[in-house]
Amino acid sequence: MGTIKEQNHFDSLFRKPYRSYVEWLYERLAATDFPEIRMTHNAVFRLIERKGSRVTDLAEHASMTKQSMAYLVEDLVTSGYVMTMSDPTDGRAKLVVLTKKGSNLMTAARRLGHAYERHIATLLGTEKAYELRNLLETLNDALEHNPTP
Amino acid sequence: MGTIKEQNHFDSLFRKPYRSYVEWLYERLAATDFPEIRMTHNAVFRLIERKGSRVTDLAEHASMTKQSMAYLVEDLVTSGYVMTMSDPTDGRAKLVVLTKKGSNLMTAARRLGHAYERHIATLLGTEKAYELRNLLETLNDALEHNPTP
DNA sequence: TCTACATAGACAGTTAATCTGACGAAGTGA
DNA sequence: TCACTTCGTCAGATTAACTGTCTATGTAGA
Repeated sequence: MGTIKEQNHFDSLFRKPYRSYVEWLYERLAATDFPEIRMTHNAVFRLIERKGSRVTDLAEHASMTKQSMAYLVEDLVTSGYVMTMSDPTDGRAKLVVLTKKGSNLMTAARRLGHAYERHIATLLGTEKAYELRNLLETLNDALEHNPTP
Repeated sequence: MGTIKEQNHFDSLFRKPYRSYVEWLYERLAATDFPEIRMTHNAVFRLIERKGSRVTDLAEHASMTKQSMAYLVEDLVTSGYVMTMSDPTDGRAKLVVLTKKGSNLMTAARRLGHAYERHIATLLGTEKAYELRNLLETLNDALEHNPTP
């Protein structure tokens, strides 16, 4: 099922595997050691830099307001996945950095990602799974560098 | 960018094209003749049957509560995309059916879907675009019939 | 054919995840 | 140093979901 009914259109083709993966992932994370993590938190984990990131930058890259991002970050501070420190190079800014617990989450998520990829390889065969990955990489790259029609 | 940072993992691979398409589509629909349509309405259009659908069935297939689905349907009734009629075969039930305006939307969305697919073919080449579609169809089919790990 | 249970949808209230607008504190460039 | 910009916060609104409860209707078994 995809975006506005039309059997097997590009929308449905992309929607399904994306949903399937994401739902599986968060179910697993919750079942393991990270019950507080919700899908929206992903906007932070997806974008946070190793050296720390500013709320404003995270918001910009996630295409959301800094208020919304600040709310997500605060939530993660409360549950102990990230902490904030003032940016030594700019008195107005705060840096959001991962805690140990946050790193553990990232590691777990990475492992689950690998597991899912192996699952796909099982379903399609190694050869085709590899092809699929390649095509998607090429597509994403092209989408990034070309304007939509 | 993907789900929990990890460059080029399956999550990011699926997330990007899905987001890219969906955002483009709704921007286009709004810019054309359907300004009231929001992404959430998709749950209705994606699932509604030609002969009409019950709220309960729509809710079930969309994995949401019937209250939430009823709210979406009501919204679309107000803006004139669907109408409800009582189900002749069950006095408790209502059938949600598309209006002319709703059909027009579906047609427009289908056209935009084709346009996007052509765009992808331009970016990847016809050959690779075809391959990609095939692999995704195979994958979706496999995901539907196999349990996640 | 009554009675017990199940189902369809509605009503009321709540929570989560956004948004907009206004603001103070801090940096920056002429 | 003064005008402008940028970083993050506060307050409030909106959207999209949720849970719980209720009525009307349908259905199957004693």
